[in-house]
Amino acid sequence: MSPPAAPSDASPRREPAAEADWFEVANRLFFRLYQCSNLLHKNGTRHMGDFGATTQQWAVLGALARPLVATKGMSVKDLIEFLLLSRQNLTAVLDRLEARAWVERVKDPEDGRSRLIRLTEDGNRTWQAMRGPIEAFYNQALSPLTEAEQVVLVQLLDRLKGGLNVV
Amino acid sequence: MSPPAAPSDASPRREPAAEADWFEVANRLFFRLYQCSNLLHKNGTRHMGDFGATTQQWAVLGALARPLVATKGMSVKDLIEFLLLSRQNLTAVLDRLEARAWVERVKDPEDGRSRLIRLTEDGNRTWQAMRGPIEAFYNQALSPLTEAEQVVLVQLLDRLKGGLNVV
DNA sequence: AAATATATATCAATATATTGATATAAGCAA
DNA sequence: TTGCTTATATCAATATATTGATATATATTT
Repeated sequence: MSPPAAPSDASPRREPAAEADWFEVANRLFFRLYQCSNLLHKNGTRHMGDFGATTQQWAVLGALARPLVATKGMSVKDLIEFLLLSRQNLTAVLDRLEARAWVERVKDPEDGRSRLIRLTEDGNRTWQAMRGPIEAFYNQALSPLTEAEQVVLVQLLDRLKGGLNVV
Repeated sequence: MSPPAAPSDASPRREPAAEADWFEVANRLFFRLYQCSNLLHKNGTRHMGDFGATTQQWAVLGALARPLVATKGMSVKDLIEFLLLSRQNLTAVLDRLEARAWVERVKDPEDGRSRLIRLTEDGNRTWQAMRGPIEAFYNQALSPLTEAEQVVLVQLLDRLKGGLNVV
């Protein structure tokens, strides 16, 4: 009666034994993601010790420092979609970054409702200085993976993000 | 003067161009991890809506529900090493779980200093009831990946965890 | 027995994170 | 112009998350 399941069906049919095996794999996958996330924030923030910056602040600065963004800035709306966190949360992070004079909020000349978040000169200097510790952190964290494996991991995380991002 | 770099050296030598390429890959990898983590907590907690449980509470219940743990329980120390979060944070999560009567703290008969955290009957019933929504969440999130790719992703995350977990 | 180490807990400060409700200003459309 | 939508901000409640300092009880070692 029901149509055959497509390969990307959200609930594929499996034999009971295969279902149990699959669940073990899925459960382990998300638990590893949970553990990696805990370690990323804990040890990433530790590596930023000299700057007193957190991984979230690092993520915002990194988003704003991208070549196509640095001069124009980014709206709060776009930052939310890029970083995937709530507006109220991002506002608080931006408040702290603004208090340290690393970012500034300027009116968008093309839309009076919108405000563009931009790196200040000081923020850009700080971001450049952070690159060294960030690279050291990346090198240490990725040391168990070959460069080819790193590329595969990026691709798989990309697809996982797509599956997680269903609203 | 310096010894040749081993393959797993934390700071491998690279040509400048390769270094820049590698940094782009590494940067994207950790940003995808950051995004997946944000989505895991946001949408995972949403899927637990009927229970009012968060992903952290889900992680604790899942750790305590494992076959070899369910009868004996787990010490706070072991839970910390398993979940990779701070003692003060875990204490607060356990307080909330205990207030809902999903877990209990019992004295360890083998070590008077230690207290074993155990699922209550109610906690176990809740965990079993959560399995359905969790499986639905896993199915949706993993729908862009084949089962073979899921296995590869687990292995790569495992290794990444090892690199991140250097103290 | 005394000193040391371990296991847990607690208190405080700070920074994320979510949802929900409300407010304000500006763009746009009927 | 009136009304609808969009973009941002703010306030509140709750739950994570970290570090650091302190306290208590038990175990182990000297």
